[in-house]
Amino acid sequence: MEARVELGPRGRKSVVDACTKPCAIERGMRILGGKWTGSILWHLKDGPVRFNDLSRMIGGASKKMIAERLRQLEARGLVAREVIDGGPITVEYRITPFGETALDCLDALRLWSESLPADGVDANGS
Amino acid sequence: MEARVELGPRGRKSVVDACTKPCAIERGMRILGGKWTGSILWHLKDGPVRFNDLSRMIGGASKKMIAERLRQLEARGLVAREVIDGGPITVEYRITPFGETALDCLDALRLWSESLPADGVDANGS
DNA sequence: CAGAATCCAACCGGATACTG
DNA sequence: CAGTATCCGGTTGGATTCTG
Repeated sequence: MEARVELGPRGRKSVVDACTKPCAIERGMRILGGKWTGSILWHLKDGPVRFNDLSRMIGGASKKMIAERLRQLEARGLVAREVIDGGPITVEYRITPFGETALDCLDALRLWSESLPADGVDANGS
Repeated sequence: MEARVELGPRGRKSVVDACTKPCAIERGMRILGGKWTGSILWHLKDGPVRFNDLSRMIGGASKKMIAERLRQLEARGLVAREVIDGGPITVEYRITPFGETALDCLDALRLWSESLPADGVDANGS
């Protein structure tokens, strides 16, 4: 089937081919868009961090969520998990080279949201 | 109270002051992190678009979600709504200058997610 | 055309308690 | 220390129907 290019009743531009790029945004959001996902990744950028430290760094997130996002990031290859020794069990998480490729857009997001006025924007208008 | 800087039992670095920056990421995600929010904004970057066109552009999103995100974006000042005429009612949405400031990080996200392999990443490991 | 209303399912996230 | 288990509420998102 050839590409359809139709004009609307009043000659508006075609809309049919518009769904190529934004899906990418949606996909990225699916991976990085969790409430804590970005923060976790961000905290790992300077070196490996242990579970409880991460948990403390990200005050506000429960250990459950940390663990959950961590396992998701691990499954997707952005984060690596490493058990250190056998006494009081110790686990370090580190960002992978692949995970590092995501830091650019996280940084762009950070930059943007830091430029926001503190109030009125994140407050729901209702 | 002075800033506390404590060392862990094995001399690890302080963790107390770590919660300054990543909160920004979380905030940004709260605004742009909706499943369709980014796509909507992205589709508006080239000029005003009408509701149903937007709905068609973002195949996969229900009109309910489009309307909901649109109202949220409007409340936050990233998008402006304008009623055009009075026959078959017509409404155009356009991105505001403020909304445009978010395009940079959306573009970074798009760039990143386009660099991803098509499979294995968005699939859930389970 | 541009929604609002309703209903419903799935997921997300938090609190608490428990384990090796 | 590094999680897991359980429960529970809120939000998100989708389908469908209705309206002016």
